Amino acid sequence: MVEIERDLEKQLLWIKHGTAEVIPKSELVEKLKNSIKHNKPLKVKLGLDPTAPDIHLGHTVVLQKLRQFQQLGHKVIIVLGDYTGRIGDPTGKSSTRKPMSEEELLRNAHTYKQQICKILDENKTEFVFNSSWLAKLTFEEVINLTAKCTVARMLERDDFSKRFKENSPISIHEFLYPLMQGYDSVALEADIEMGGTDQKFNLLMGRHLQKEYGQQPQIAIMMPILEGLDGKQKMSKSLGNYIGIDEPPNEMYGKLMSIPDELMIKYFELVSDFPPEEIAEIKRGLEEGKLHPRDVKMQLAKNVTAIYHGEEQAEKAEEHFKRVFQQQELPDEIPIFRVTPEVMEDDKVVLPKLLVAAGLVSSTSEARRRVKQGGVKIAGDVIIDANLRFIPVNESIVRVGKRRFIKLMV
RNA sequence: GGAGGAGUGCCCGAGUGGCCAAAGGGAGCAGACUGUAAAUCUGCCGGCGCUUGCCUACGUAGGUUCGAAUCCUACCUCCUCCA
Repeated sequence: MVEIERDLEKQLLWIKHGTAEVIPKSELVEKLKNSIKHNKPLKVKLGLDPTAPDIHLGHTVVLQKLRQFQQLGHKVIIVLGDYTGRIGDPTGKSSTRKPMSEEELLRNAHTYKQQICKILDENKTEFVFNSSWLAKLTFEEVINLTAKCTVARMLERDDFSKRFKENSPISIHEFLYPLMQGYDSVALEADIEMGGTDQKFNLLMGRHLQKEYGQQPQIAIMMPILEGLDGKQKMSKSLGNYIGIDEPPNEMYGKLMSIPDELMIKYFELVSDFPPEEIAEIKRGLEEGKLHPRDVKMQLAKNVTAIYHGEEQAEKAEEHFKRVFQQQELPDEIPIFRVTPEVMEDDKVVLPKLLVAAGLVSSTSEARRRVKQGGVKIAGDVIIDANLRFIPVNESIVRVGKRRFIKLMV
């Protein structure tokens, strides 16, 4: 049984919190009023590209907001863009992608579902493929669709206009992407579409098309874009600056500790589950110098890690971090490497070979470099000789840099 | 159909006959410092051997040359303009 939160003001407060933009606010109020009046949940849509089923913290910003919608009694629909995925959201580099196999698609969808349900309530979330309506469109219907938007309008989109001015290529099929995404909203009769601020154009296209098809236009709700570990570019898998929600606790905690200090508050706001008042307090504390940035960041790291791995694991990750990085001691669990004949010569282990074989470095050249830089230790001693041959001692620890260890077994 | 332009290392981007494994930036890695895997500074940053050496690499395939990322030919891919 659906239970919509009856208090309009409360709903508004929750919904608006943390958003970058809501377009238009007035219609949101109307929709909410209606929904309360008829006890009818709003359909909140989010589109995802099914090619990379690896959810990272950047995605969770929007997902958290969706969870709030669920808690308010609304309905969340996740659109897996198997069809839009063939185009890829235009960036200027993509060309048409090969359609994914059924099998691959289902596998990705499954992974997605699993990951998304770490945040959303599985029972209240509907998953759909947009091929289920897009694939059925006849060419005539596609023509009709394209007739509903002018080129001038399309060129308003940031990256299109930029590319157009720069004389860089824009393929016709790229124009189809916003139209397809917008048509998803038509097909679903979405009330609200969520996205990052970079989705503004696409979300507004949804509104436009819904009007064209005689529907109530959806509300576009945009969340801020979360910067990745480098602190500059948006978090994305292809840039390698992401924190995946499936990553092991130690990894997650450590990565969170490596975000630039300036980004901490934003992370608190967008990916932690600290309440707004507390975040405000932390912010003040930092500004006044009462709080130590490191301690604050540790709080953040622990909190976020706990969301995905539970308190206990988060606690452990923190212990691990303190021990390994603050006290420069050894972690409690070190992968074991069994000494094999291929890393040996004359009964001695050849260091570069060992490092490569154990996966601590990617080539012998790199192994030599690390040694020259003083980054390699055996049993706590810095190694100077890049070609070191040594008789392996059972359980001795080989370390490269701060983060990579193995325990030797003879 | 015609004219012109582009293709460089993980990414961006300089380089138009030797001093180029290729400037600079970003990312990454190591070290120092610290308050953390922040910031800052220094170094490294194709592979193999390691003191000078070899191999692979500047869209692809050939060619000119003592010597080519750089010149020529063909091809591929892409872009712009004109029609």
